[in-house]
Amino acid sequence: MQSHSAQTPERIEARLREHGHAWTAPRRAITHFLCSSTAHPTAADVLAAVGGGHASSRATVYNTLTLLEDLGLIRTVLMTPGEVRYDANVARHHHLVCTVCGSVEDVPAEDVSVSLRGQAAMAEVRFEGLCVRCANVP
Amino acid sequence: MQSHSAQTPERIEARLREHGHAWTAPRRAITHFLCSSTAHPTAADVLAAVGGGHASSRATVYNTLTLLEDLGLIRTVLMTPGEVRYDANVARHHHLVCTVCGSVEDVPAEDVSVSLRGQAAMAEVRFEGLCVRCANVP
DNA sequence: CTATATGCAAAATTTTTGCATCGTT
DNA sequence: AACGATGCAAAAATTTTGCATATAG
Repeated sequence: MQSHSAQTPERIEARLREHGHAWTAPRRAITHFLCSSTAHPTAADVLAAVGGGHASSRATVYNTLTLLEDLGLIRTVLMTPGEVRYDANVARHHHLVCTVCGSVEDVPAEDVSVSLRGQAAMAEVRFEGLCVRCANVP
Repeated sequence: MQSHSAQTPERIEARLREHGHAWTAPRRAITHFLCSSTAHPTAADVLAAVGGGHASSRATVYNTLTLLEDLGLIRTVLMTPGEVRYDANVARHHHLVCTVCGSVEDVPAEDVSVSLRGQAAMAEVRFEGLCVRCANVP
């Protein structure tokens, strides 16, 4: 069961077609991988997962990630220095970086309240603490 | 007038010496630049500012930034994809990225309240909105 | 059939590393 | 004088680009 509200491959396929883009095997593989992952993969992770060279080349992975991001179908997450991570969950949400295992978890927007000088504001929060798994291993 | 509570070169010098590190010309130049900037410079910005090759080489800039960060004297800020920015303000604070001019402003911790499921938690917020300057230009 | 996407390989970035020399302490 | 820091240049690592071929619509 997926508690995160990630994009679905079907929805991404529909949006690509709407915009006149082809639904190719590489794009399908990359899209499925992104939608099934909650690990906020880097471009290199995606390339490794879809099989570097077989299903998609490096260039295609970068092209596809950029295309999906430009269409607002995925988004980038800045969590760790120098690494650009991708997230198929485009709903407003926050992140928690585990101080023990280093994993990056989604935090639903409903669980968080943020205000700037009392005003509501567009904000994205990066929490640091224990992820669910590490918290349950005392 | 500097409203931000950045580190001072004197304090950084003292900490370096405490840890047995030398206070050299390149480190002085890099430190002064970082302490006088509120623009959250990248490594390339630092290199350009201190004079690439003359005052400090590329390697020295990276070495110094890493050293200062390891000692907790500066910190990295993740604001824009693929870029690592540095901040001499190590006090707890947040950032605001201006949606008009793209600048990155510090936001004092006192101006913000954040909670995760009602709990206090270590959090760093990235706001998006109008910076002071852009807000005053209607 | 036409336009677009792909793969490969080369180029442009950005960061790291090795090593002889120089400068602080 | 000794140890650490610097600079240079070469090597990794990451992302972008050009172009011929393959594929979707």
